[in-house]
Amino acid sequence: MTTKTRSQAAPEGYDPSKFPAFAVTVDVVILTMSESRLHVLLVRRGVPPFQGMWAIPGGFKRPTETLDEAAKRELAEETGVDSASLLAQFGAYGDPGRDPRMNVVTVAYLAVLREVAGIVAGTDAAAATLVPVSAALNGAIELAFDHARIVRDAVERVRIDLELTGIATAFVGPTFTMAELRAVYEAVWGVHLDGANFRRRVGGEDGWVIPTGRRARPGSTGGKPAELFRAGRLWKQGGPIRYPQTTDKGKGKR
Amino acid sequence: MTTKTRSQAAPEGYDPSKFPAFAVTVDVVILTMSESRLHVLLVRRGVPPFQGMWAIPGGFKRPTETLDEAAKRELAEETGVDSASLLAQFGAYGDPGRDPRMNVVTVAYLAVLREVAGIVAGTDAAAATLVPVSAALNGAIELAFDHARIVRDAVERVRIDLELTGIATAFVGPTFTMAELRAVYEAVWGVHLDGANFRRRVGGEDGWVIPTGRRARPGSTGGKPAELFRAGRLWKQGGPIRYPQTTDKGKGKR
DNA sequence: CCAAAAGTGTTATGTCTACACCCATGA
DNA sequence: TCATGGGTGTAGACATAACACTTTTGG
Repeated sequence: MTTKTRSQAAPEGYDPSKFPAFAVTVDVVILTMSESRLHVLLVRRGVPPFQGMWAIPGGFKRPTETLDEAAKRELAEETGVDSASLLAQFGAYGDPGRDPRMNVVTVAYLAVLREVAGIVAGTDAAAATLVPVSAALNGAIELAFDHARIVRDAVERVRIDLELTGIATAFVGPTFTMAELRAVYEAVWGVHLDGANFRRRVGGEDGWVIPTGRRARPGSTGGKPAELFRAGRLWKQGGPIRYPQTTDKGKGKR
Repeated sequence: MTTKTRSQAAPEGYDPSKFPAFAVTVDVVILTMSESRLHVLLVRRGVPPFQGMWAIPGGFKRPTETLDEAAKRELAEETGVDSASLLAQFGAYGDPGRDPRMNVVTVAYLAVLREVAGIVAGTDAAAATLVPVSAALNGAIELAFDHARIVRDAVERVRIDLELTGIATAFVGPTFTMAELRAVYEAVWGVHLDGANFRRRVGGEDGWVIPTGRRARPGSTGGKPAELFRAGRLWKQGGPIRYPQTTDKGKGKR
């Protein structure tokens, strides 16, 4: 209304060197399964502000790299992992004052890892740890900056993507059993899924997962050896597993 | 691997004033229905670079405002509309060289408007126009910067959100007929939906839409007057309308 | 042999699709 | 009264959830 015809271009007489300067950082929420629970990797801050507090790893974007490249670089620097099972941008955060030092806009990425062993070892052991997301979300562990919100948004994204994409296979190994895959859904959603029906859905002829012909060896408590599968066609929308509805009979369609 | 224990914090001896400086802009993809087709609002650039080309509206983020506030401000400046039916962030773009002048990271927003009349009038008429998204996507209209990709991503986002959220009601007026709402799905998805089944799904007792008791008057060609509804409970995931599957009988579950 | 875990079968119930049919209006 | 679009009914096909049952292992 006030200054029309602005567009992205500058008004007449504009000097390109006069724009509000921001630092742009790329922060990565690194999630993995551990002990049947969803965990997030945190690093301890060694310098002010928020010195000594836990934070998600991240760093400044370089002018010569893309955002995706910056995320990949940060992930490698923090975990020693060259490539995550999944690395996807999910939001940007730019509230004034979110960093007391300067104007910072952060582009947030979600990384999903399957190998938990040796991840933390890739960094200074005292400076990195894997904590259950529940601890980070309920305030048991206080996070620096607005990282609590960023982690919350990342987990919410995972919850949604479990139903819509093949993201679940990013949490398990290159080959996996039905029980392992099902455990991802059950841990993130906090529900119980019927094993028989789960198998039928993802194991249908459509190829959501592909049998390898091999079998896992049973645990020490016995039991039939489970079939091993590998990830099949990655669905991009409308996967086979749906979040369970209110199973309160009759009413309540969805 | 190389510089461990970096975290978002700087290494020892870091000077907060020494970070790569970026300009941060907020660009808005403004979508609306017009003549039963999805349209996007474009502005003509008055200055280099890309002078004379069409672009999506946007501008620099100010250090004192949030990203959401910046998007709202840009929308108001370009359209004169105080508040869109929907305004949501959907991505960040920071490839090197995407702006030849300087290092720019753009946070992209999707805006959905229902009132098409007077929108373009709110700006300099010669500098703003409403074009079918098909024209912007197939290259018939060449866009400045990487705006073609941004528009493509925005439209893809709408396609997905139609199935998952109540975004469809953002395209229609405060009250609307079933046919109007259905037309949004049909235009964006490029499919035909059965009117009877559509009505049953969104009109169920669950209250996706709420009858107002009033009726629209029929067009000049006659026909039974349609009921008028208003938006009910906004579903955030798993709405009543699903993208039609391959209806080729039997096989092909999803 | 028994317990445990994987995998298969079965069935009542719910949901969806397609299409026939009725309703209210303009000309 | 006819054409046009809105709105309702319904039957067969399909999908789902729950759980009983079989298989294969360790101890």
